Amino acid sequence: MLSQDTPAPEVLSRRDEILATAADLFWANGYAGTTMSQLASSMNLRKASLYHHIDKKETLLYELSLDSLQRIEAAAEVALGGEAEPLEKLRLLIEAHVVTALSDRSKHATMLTEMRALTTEQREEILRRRDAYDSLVENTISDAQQSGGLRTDLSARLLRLALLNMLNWTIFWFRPDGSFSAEELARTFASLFIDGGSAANGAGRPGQST
Amino acid sequence: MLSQDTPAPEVLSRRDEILATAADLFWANGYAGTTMSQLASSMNLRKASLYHHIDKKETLLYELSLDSLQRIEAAAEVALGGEAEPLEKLRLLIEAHVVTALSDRSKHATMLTEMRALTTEQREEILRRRDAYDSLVENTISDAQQSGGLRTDLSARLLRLALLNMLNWTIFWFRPDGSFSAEELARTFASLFIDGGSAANGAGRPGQST
DNA sequence: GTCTATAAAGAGATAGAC
DNA sequence: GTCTATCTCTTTATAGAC
Repeated sequence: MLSQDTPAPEVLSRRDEILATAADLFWANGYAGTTMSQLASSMNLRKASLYHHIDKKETLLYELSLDSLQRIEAAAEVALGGEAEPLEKLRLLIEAHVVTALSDRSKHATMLTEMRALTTEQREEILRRRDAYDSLVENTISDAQQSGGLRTDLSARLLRLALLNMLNWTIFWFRPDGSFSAEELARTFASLFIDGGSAANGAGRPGQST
Repeated sequence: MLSQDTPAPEVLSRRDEILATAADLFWANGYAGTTMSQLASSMNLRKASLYHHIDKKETLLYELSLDSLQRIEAAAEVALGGEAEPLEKLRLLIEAHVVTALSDRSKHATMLTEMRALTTEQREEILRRRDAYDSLVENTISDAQQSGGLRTDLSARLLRLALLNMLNWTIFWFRPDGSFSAEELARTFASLFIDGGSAANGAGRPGQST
């Protein structure tokens, strides 16, 4: 029930196809390092044809960033919508975050790392939504602290930063055909963030069901 | 003894000044998003003057990447050179990594994120050294597992990936004048990686001396 | 909706004076 | 070691035919 796979490719509009291809190129070569010619050629088009679908290169970056934010916001809403205990909610949120981000890798990574290339207005809108998402994570952590599930000697803010650090850098090395599945990584990160790496915290480590 | 501050700025050669300025611009705007004109103007030069010091733009990226790798390799050597227990060595390595990376932020971040812009030969050399560094971290983790300090239900490789995830993403939000010092973050990450975030692993959490 | 052709600007890099 | 001037190539984007 965590799996948010990409929508069936057949349903993609031409514009969505362009956004997806742009995301792949931007993530591989950087926004400024990708040319409209490369994008056109990746879609078997001439570059002038792209301008029938979008007005400027910047628009591509802005819209694919919005796409990825909307996807992860929706996934977080589902994860937090249930009846679970605070610490279990955090676990569900971590898993939703990792699985969603990695199933939408190029867009998500580009959104996270290429904000500098947006116009001021675009960047402000993206930042506003990113901040809202960060607050969601931080509040979930805060709830888990108040319920006695998480340590309170570190602020919710610092715990949120450390957690998202661990989750987000995965985009730099994750490969869908690699040694670890997104679900496996999600469970590992949740366990490490909560239980830590020490052998003292549970020896053989029977695990938490999942 | 962990502090590896930047060398006194007065000692920088013109070439090193250019590398440092290039690193700041590359990290702010991306490698492809930075022009030689911008770099020249940041140094109060005309762009032709830069070519007296370097042959090509690519060289800047390669050399600043090497600089940052050499710095962090040296810091790791110092951290691991002592007599400490395996788990304590890991703690020292984590602190050296974070403090060194954050004191050399633009170069380190550019090295980590702009490898794609290097030529094949340059990229292979940088990758070789990054892999060697990763092995150093992984072996330190492995030693701590064998000494009974770290859990063994996760592979040393997976633990290394999760740890470096948590440490490396810090470059995206760290501000030298922000709420947290590099040393504070280093200690926090070490504690979180080893002890975890759970309130169950030590309640009030007296802390581990540092 | 895609094409050919082209405009206008800016890129990396070099020549040669001082 | 820095400058002015310039070459050559590529960039984003538009015009207008099909």
